[in-house]
Amino acid sequence: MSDDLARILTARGYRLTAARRVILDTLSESGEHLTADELTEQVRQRSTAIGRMTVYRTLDLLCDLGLMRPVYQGTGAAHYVLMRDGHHHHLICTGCGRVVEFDECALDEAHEKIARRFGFEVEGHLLEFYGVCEVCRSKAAAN
Amino acid sequence: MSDDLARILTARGYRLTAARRVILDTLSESGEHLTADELTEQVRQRSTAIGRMTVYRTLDLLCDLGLMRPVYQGTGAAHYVLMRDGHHHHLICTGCGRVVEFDECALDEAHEKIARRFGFEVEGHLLEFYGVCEVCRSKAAAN
DNA sequence: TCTATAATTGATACAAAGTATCATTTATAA
DNA sequence: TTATAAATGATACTTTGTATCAATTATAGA
Repeated sequence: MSDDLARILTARGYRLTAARRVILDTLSESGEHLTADELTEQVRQRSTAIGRMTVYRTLDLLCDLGLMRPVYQGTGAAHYVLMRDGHHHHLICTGCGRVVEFDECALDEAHEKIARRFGFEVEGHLLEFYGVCEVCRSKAAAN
Repeated sequence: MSDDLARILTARGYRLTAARRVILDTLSESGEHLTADELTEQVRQRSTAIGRMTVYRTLDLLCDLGLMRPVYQGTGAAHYVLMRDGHHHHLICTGCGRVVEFDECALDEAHEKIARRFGFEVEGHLLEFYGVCEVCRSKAAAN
């Protein structure tokens, strides 16, 4: 998984440094939706000497390359999600904040239409559904 | 436009204060995608004495009510978008950062499917396409 | 393999964004 | 008109993100 990311980096002329390797590994192994500082913490459990700046910069780079994307999840900090194959989809419970990812999406024709209409070359997308999960709904009903 | 928002606030038991009125007006009249501090600045051109905290709190409230949503747009600050009818769709140029909004979307069946599958009661969604706009593409081609 | 070079790093310091608190003010219901 | 709880805004603070720069390191080419 992280090998894929690594390969893209080198293919695009970026260097595969020790720090980046650790960061990519951590990203692909840990659950997603981490903030930059949460990721820094996890990265440091593997390799103490990696600086916060490097994590921030690596995330920026991955975003520039379209491989990740920052999203909001309530708090002030950006949470980063992987854009596998260029897209990412999730459900967010507006009650408890739980995030559920899902894969399938039916946006291929929309892709095309939008691309043609606005002259964009579309590379990916993020789709977020907001709603109330089962648990939160039954809690609300109980009140 | 801002009347709609105001009506929802009062209907849900929130008070329609002078500060909120100004903030709602500013939000609906100005272009969207403002950060909290940008909005504060604009609000203060209409009514000097409104505090930054009030703007932050009002945005939080509107997000809680599902009327707005913070999104990222490159910089560190959250940009807030209105969720008209519960959804919002835009294209972001990864070259120049330009944002184009569009209305139509074909997610009604997806809505249903997801709702059933995960037990969510879906209330809205955000759809972001990423790509390269015409201008940036021709620039890239020229190099 | 070794070396030159430019990319990358991490420490530091800083700026910007967001949050907590609390006395004061104000919209609303009765 | 008044009592009351909601909302405000000033202040101080924490967290998140950015700029800078000397030191380090991955890579291409000898």
